Amino acid sequence: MKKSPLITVYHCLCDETRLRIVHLLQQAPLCVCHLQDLLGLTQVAASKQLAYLRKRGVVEARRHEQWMIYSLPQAPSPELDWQLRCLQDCLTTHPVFRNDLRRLKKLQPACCWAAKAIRQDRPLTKKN
Amino acid sequence: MKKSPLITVYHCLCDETRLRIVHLLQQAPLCVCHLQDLLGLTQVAASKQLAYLRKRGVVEARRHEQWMIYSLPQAPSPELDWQLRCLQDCLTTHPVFRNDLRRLKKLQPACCWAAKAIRQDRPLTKKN
DNA sequence: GACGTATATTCCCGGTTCTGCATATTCCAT
DNA sequence: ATGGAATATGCAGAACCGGGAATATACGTC
Repeated sequence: MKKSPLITVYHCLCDETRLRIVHLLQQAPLCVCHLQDLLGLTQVAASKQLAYLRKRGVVEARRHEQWMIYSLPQAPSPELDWQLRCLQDCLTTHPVFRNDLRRLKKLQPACCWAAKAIRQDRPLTKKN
Repeated sequence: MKKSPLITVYHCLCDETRLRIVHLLQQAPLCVCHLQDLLGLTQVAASKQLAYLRKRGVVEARRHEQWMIYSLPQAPSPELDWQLRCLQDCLTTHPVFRNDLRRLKKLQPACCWAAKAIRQDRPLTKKN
């Protein structure tokens, strides 16, 4: 039996790791190793949570060379859209999420330059 | 380890039964047997989901004679408050929830007159 | 085609959650 | 105090979830 889309969204957001991922992706598209690094996750943990979110339409992924770049969907479902708006207001008061933001600002893209390029709105082509 | 209040709220809402309960309580305080009836739940299922929500501050209960009247908290946490606002906009489009509303309108309080009294803003005293 | 890096998938385990059944508790009327 | 209606709780099994280890796949470089 198919679940209501709203419930699916709630399932995605009811885990702290996933919530932090979504929150970070609200700022910028990021590759797996960035998320791994920012959130202190093992490779498996990061990959699995991303797969979970992806399967449910909360994030999208596209491959760029050897990196998978994750981002929020350009056309989110109405239910997701609502929640994303809520998050921006809710999460700013929680230390964990403020801290994630702070670390994101300082991020030196060691492994993959794509995220930085995207954050600066430069086209995603090689050699920056 | 203590969970973030937002995540607690998401946990409460990521189950269809609980979501329907919260949705109904947005309309009016209700006793257990009403919810049982409206949602087609067994007594145990209704009681347990309500206990779940109550423990996490999403609903409140007070006894009135032999009935437990459940309602949304007068002073919800900011996180819950946000979600309750969202729900009003999100749920109206889903058939399950529209249907619950329809049945609520028609509700004949067979077991307990309290909910009806409350819905009509009459004081909760005996003999109506 | 061999290798290294980045990522995904599979299998397994411990912990949590959900459900049903039986039982307990609370309140009210007699 | 006894019985009935409404509700809660304890327990046991099923289902689900998240994490780790090992393995597989995809891409780029040489």
